[in-house]
Amino acid sequence: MNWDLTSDRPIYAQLLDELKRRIVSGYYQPGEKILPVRELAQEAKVNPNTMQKALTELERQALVCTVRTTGRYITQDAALIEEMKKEVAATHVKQYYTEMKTLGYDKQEMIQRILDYEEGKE
Amino acid sequence: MNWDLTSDRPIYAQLLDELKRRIVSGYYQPGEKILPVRELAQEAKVNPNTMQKALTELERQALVCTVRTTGRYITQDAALIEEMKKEVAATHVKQYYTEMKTLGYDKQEMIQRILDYEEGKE
DNA sequence: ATTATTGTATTAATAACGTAAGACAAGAAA
DNA sequence: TTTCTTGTCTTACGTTATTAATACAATAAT
Repeated sequence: MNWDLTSDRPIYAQLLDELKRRIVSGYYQPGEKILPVRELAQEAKVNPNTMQKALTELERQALVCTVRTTGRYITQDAALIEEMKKEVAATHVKQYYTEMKTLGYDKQEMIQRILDYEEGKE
Repeated sequence: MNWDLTSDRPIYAQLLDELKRRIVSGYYQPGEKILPVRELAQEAKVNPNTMQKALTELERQALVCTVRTTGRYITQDAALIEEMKKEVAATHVKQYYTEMKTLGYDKQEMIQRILDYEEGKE
């Protein structure tokens, strides 16, 4: 699994997004123990403090919980995960729709573009 | 027309995107003279230097050209604008497709979401 | 009891971003 | 010619993001 920190947004924000993506996509399972901060940081090639910042925010959103000295675990609240997944998806839909609309495309064209899209072919 | 600088990306990058959006969407017409840097900056409520940075990059991409002491103009190269528009659209399509695919949705669901989407209703 | 592991906090240094204020250059306008 | 407008450049300052290097706290493992 790749971290891909290539956007011009703050790194901790990108880490947060990637972590959330892994949770709502099911790559991390509910209740699963995740790697220690230091190892996650090493994996993503960032400073532990930066990874920590992302994890702190993720915990604030209740998507992970921390057991002091034992480690961190993905929440077992499947409903919360599902809710978050819908929220993330809705964000992408809105963004796609809005941007394309601004460019002057209608729904039919937005859909056609997706039908025509082929992975890897760029 | 609104500038909406609310993302966590660098401001000059958001300005660049908005300017490009205005060009490829036709809000700015080919050959049209645009406002002086200082006024654009005032309009967007940013420092002139920041707006300047965005415009410099926009010029590097040949989407505007500068006539010293006279002002800046949108390029008259309609083909270039069209090309850029396609590029921007393609970026959005790819992003939407990739993110949704990661979440586990297939094309049919990606499309359904768009059909179900209603502007303003959030 | 001691050691190792894990999360957390602190301090410092650096770089990028953004703002502020103003100076400069060159052509347009009067 | 003089003044105004426009783009460009410079210097300074403050904030935030990021890294770096440690130190501390708590508990699991030995």
